Amino acid sequence: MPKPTFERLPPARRDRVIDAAIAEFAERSYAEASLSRIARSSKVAKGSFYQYFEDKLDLYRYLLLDEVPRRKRAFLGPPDAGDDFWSTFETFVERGMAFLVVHPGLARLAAAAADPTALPEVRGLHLAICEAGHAELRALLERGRKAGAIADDVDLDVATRLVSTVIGPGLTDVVLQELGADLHGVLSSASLRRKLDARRRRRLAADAVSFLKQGIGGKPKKRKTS
Amino acid sequence: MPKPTFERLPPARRDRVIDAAIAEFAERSYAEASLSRIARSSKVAKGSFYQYFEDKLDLYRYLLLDEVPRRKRAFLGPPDAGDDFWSTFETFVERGMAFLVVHPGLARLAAAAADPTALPEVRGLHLAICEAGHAELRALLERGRKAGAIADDVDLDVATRLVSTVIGPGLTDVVLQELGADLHGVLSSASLRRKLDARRRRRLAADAVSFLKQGIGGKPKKRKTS
Amino acid sequence: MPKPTFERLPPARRDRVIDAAIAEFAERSYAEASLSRIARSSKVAKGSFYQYFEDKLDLYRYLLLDEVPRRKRAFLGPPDAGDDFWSTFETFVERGMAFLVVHPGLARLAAAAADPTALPEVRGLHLAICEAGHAELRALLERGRKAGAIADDVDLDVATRLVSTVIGPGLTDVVLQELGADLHGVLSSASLRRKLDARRRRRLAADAVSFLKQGIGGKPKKRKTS
Amino acid sequence: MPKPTFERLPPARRDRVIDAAIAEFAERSYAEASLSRIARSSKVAKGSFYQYFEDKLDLYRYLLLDEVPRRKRAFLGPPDAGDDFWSTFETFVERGMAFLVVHPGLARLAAAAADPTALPEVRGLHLAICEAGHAELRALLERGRKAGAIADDVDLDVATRLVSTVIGPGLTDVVLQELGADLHGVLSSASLRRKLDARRRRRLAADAVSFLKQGIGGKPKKRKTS
DNA sequence: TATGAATGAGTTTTCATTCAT
DNA sequence: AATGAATGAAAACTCATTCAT
Repeated sequence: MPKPTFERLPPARRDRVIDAAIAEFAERSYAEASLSRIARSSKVAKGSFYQYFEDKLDLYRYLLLDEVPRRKRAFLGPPDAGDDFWSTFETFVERGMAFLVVHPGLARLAAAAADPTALPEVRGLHLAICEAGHAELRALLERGRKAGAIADDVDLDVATRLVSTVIGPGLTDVVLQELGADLHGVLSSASLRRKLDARRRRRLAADAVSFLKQGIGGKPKKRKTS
Repeated sequence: MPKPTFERLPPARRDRVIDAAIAEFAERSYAEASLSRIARSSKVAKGSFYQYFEDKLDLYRYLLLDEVPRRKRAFLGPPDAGDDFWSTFETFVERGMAFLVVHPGLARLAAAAADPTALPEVRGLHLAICEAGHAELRALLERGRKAGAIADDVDLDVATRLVSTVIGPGLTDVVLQELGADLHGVLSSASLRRKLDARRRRRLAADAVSFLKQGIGGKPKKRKTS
Repeated sequence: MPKPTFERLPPARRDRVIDAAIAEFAERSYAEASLSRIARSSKVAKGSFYQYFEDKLDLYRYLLLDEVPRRKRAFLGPPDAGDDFWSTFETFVERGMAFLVVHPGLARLAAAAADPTALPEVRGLHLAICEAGHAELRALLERGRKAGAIADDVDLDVATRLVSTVIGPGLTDVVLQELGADLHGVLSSASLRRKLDARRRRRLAADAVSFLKQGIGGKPKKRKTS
Repeated sequence: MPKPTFERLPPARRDRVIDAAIAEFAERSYAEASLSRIARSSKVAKGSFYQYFEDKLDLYRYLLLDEVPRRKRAFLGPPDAGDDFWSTFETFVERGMAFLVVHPGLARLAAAAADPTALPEVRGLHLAICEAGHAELRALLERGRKAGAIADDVDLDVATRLVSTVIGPGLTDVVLQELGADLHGVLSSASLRRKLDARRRRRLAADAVSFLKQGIGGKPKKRKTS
């Protein structure tokens, strides 16, 4: 993890470094990202990075395991502990979307964890992150199951992974498609933030929750009775 | 796209090139993949690649837009046109998983299209592929809607994307988790093919379809009555 | 060892590379020597070196194990097989000095093998070379022993090493001292070659052989008798 | 040479710096040695070095010209002034070996002076040291000559240099070979010190002295008589 | 048409030295 | 006087692409 030097850095400089690094790693895969470019864009000497971090991987690890989760937690605030599972869940989903809109770079960085063609060292990092995410979601679903909000015959292991992709890559996909946007560049502009405003996000979250809760199957009973 | 020289190539040579390229791009992201390595493993002079393709991107584009779809179509055969939508769909999903097991390299290559941190040129390619996949799935769902298998109040645009991630990355995730495997290396071994045999695949496909059809919501009615 | 590409190189280019490399490694220790500098001075692109050699160590190994011995053998010609051990040995020593004068760069490179502060990988190379040199010298001394030219009570293992340093670093030291020169730079100039001409070399070789043969001890017998 | 600041340093701090520097320069050539590493291991700020010494070379020069000789003198004590030259000399040689065993770091540092591929600035230093060593040895040999212990027809200039390499690198070589050791690391361990104990050292010194005194030549007399 | 050597811009990383605190 | 962060030049090495044969 970062060397002590990094912790002692004046916040302004520290932020310049981190922001530049996030921007770079958000835009390019680990292997493609370039420390030289980060140095250039953050106006910090190349050598300085090695006063702060062991090496490129150390910086990446720091972002993925420390900085991104910290910022995400800061953004999300304490988890909503409402008594109705599905509405709690809906809020959870909506907050995720909000994070995507406000911090597209961080979201992109986190999403990179799904890349199946990463270098082995990096792949290990990614898997660890995914597992952590799944564990959190699984705990949530277990509470849902206890509250009777989730059917008894559902395999929670399978469900966790499917739900995870629905509210992660799936919803992101829906959003980007709606905005006609790419996660890259454009999305960060303020104008787009307006498009995916709170109202729209709530609507989408409701759709997603409905999708997860009832599925998309029609009602054959009615047809049969008719 | 490929230069005429490539089309005129003796099939044996052509295949050597393509197979090596698929293996390389399956294992490493576009930027990390190395033409030198492909040349070495296919025993084709590096210079020759530039007689066949414009450049690295041209080769990648050819694989993604032509070769992979062709091989996938060849594997899947003509679409099953059964009269029951959900069982047709289940077969569709099972075939997808079978493809993953038999051709992990191709599957990995196709999955790379989801990587949000690719180079811009590559990103364009990926988006095009995703759109094509979505269009196909949407057509399928529309047939389902007409057959009354999909509820009327479901937004098909949203559903297409969510269903797509469920049966794509979602199911892959479940499978890999079950196999305790990484998309890399291990999966290609024959022993693992046995683990995810037809019976297991049908079971998982059924689970996924049930997830999509009915969701995971509990039955509050019963509770109310109790 | 060198890649096939290197063997196939036009001799002119090959020589430019080798000569520049010898010059660089003669002047600086392995760690200080710079491929960039060799590339610059040989007017060969940096990348080309990696078409010829695996890496820096591979080049160094090639020089030390192949090129230097080859050139030394070419210079020395077939070993003199005279019937008198000490005169054979004297010729052997004189030829060594001649090599030093004519190819100071190569001699310097070979001498570097004695550096005790080298990197571990390099150190292994050096030790191997030293052992080879010692083995050769030991064989020579064994012949001397059989011919009765070497006293029976001398430990050949110890003697080999002491003789080796005498005719190696020792004589070199004498020569340089006489010339008031450094192995670096100056020595390669033609004017200096004249100073250490054949006559002078024979004289020094004779001195060294006498040193080894009889030692420097005075004649106490005479004293005792007086 | 060191700045006044260094002289005024509390001895404890001074020693920490010197010891760390000796350890570093003993292990790596001048160019490979790293001030950063010395700073780290001596727990002295990097910047402080520049309050004590002009630069890296200044520190190295100080070690080589001041510290190492001082410590060597301290170890060796006053020169043995026995009346028999060769036994005095034997003691001298034995003490040298003892120094090697007890202070391998210092010995290594001193030995580095023989490296012919050092940087020019450093090379100058080395030559100066060698000259000093030679002068000392020459004075010793001159006393031997006066005492009749050294043959009259021996050229003392040549002899000094040859004797110097025999009792320096030559003996070191024999010792290391016997111990199966490298000057690096292993030699410093206490177990090895036991191997080259006083008895063994005296034996080796006697061998070396015999080598120098009588040479290795056989007895032609016998042949003549036969 | 096939080849494979040549290229050089780019990468990560190290280190002596400076300088503000 | 002591600190340790900042710097940038230089290192080894990679790779897509070009081009002469």
